[in-house]
Amino acid sequence: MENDELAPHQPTSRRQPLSRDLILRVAIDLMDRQGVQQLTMRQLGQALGVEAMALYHHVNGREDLLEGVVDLLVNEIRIEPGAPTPAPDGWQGLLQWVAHSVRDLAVQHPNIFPLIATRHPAAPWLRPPLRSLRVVDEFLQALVARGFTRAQAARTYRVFTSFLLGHLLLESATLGAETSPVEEPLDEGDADVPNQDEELDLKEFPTLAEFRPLLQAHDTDQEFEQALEALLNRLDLEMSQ
Amino acid sequence: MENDELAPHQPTSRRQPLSRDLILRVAIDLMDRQGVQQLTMRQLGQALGVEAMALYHHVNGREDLLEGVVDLLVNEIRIEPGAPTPAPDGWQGLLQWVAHSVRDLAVQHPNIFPLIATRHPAAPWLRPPLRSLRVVDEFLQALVARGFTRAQAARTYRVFTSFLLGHLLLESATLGAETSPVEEPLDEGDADVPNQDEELDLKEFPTLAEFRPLLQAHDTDQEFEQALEALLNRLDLEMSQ
DNA sequence: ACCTGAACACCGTTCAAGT
DNA sequence: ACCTGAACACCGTTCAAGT
Repeated sequence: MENDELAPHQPTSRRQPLSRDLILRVAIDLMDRQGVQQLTMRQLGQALGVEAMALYHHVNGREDLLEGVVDLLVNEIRIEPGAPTPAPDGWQGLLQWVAHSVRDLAVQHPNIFPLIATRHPAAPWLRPPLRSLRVVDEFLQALVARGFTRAQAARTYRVFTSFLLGHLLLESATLGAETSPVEEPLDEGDADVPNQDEELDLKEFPTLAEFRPLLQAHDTDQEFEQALEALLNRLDLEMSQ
Repeated sequence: MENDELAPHQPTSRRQPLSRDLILRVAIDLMDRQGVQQLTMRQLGQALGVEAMALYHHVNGREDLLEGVVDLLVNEIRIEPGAPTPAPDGWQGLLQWVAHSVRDLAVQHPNIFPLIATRHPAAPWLRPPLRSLRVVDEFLQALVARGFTRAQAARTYRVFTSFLLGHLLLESATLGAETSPVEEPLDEGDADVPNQDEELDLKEFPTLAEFRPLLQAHDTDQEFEQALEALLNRLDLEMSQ
C-alpha cells in the first residue's frame, strides 16, 4: 500500500553502470506511468538502485534531467523514413510522414508530451514539438530538397508546428487523462448520486448537456487526417500563388 | 539581493479581508511576473500579509489554487461582445471575435497560458483553452444561433480549439521566454566567445544557420490573421458540402 | 572515479491552539 | 470565524567523506 509499488526498472540483482542515457530512459519510463510532476530525484535513484545524490554526477539537476528527457524524445523523430521505406518524393508525402512520426511520439508518451509542448526551447525561433537543432535542420533541408524556397520552408515550419502542437497536445491530453491520476479533493457531504465515472453538474447548462454525446463521439484518427489534408491544401494554394 | 524583492500586492498598512477571489488575483499577479513553478504557498501568503496556512481556509491546497486560477482566467473569455460593440451576425464574425478574445488572454498572461493549455479539464470532452462549462455552453449556443447544426457546431468546437491552442501556445512561449527566467547551468570552461544574448552552437548545422534570420523574422499578428482566415475558409467549405 | 551520509534550506500540509 | 505556531513528511541540492 506504500508508494514503492512501482516495479523498479532493474531487478534487485546486478545493475548496469550509471550513465546519462540510462538515467534518462528510466526517467521516461517512470514519467510515462506516473506523470512528470510525481517523478522525484530520490525515486529515480531508487529505481536505478542508487542514492539520489549519485544522479548528480551524470545530470545537472532536475531541470537538466527534464531537458534531457525532452531532447531525447524529440530526437527520436525521423524526418525521412529509414532504409526499408523509400523517402517520399513530394513535400506533401514528407509532411505526412513527419506528422505521423510526431503523432506516434505523442501517443506513446501522452504524459510527457505536455512537457515537450511547453518547455522553452534553446532559442525563441525553435518551436515545439520540432525543437531540436538536428530535427529542424533536417526538416528544412528536406523541404528545400523538394523544391521549396527558403522563405517557403521557413513559413511551412511555423505553420506545421502550430498544427502539430494544437492537435497533438489535445490528443495526448485525452490519453493522459486516464493514466495520470489527479487527486480528488474529496468529501462533498452527501454522496447521493452515483453518476458513473463522469461526475459533472450540467444542470445549469442544458445546451451543453444536449451536446455532450456529440462532443465525445468523434474519430480522432480521421479528424487528424482531415486536418492534415486541409493544411496541405492550404500550403499548396500558398505555394502556387 | 534576497528573494523578497517583489513588491507585495498590498502595502504594509491595512489589508483586505482574505477571500478566494482575492487570493486567486494576487496569485495571478505573481505568476505573471515569475512563472507558475516559482509561486509558493508561503510566498503567496506573504504577498497577502498573512501566514501560508491561512490560505487553506479559502483554497483547497495548491492544486485547487492552480485550478482556480485557470478557471478564473478562462471565464474572462467573452463569447459575444459586450454592450457597445454589436454582436457579430455571421459565424465568421463570431469566430473572429472569440479568437481575438482568447488571444488577448494568452498575450496578457504568457506565463500562465501553458498552464491553461495543459491542465486536464473537468471532462475529457472539454478542450483547452475553451475549457469552462459556461464558455463552451455559450460558444455552442452562439454557433447554433447562427445557423449551425449541432454536429457542425461540435465539430467546429474541436477544430477551433486545436487552432487556438497551437497558435497561442507558441505565441505565449515566445513572450514568456523573456519574462520567465530559466536558470543557466553555468560554467563552460572557456568563456571565450561573447556571442550576444543568443549563445547557440550552429557549427554542426549550417543549413539552420542560414535559415536563422528567416525563422526569427516574421509578423506574428499577420500570421495569426492569415491562419484564422484559412481556418474560416476551410470551415466554410465543409459547411457548404 | 564514482557513490554515500549527513546536512541544509526549502516545500505543501495538518492540527491544535489562540484571538 | 478566521488566523497562527509548531510540527511532519517530504523535496532538491551541497559537500566532505568513503571505497
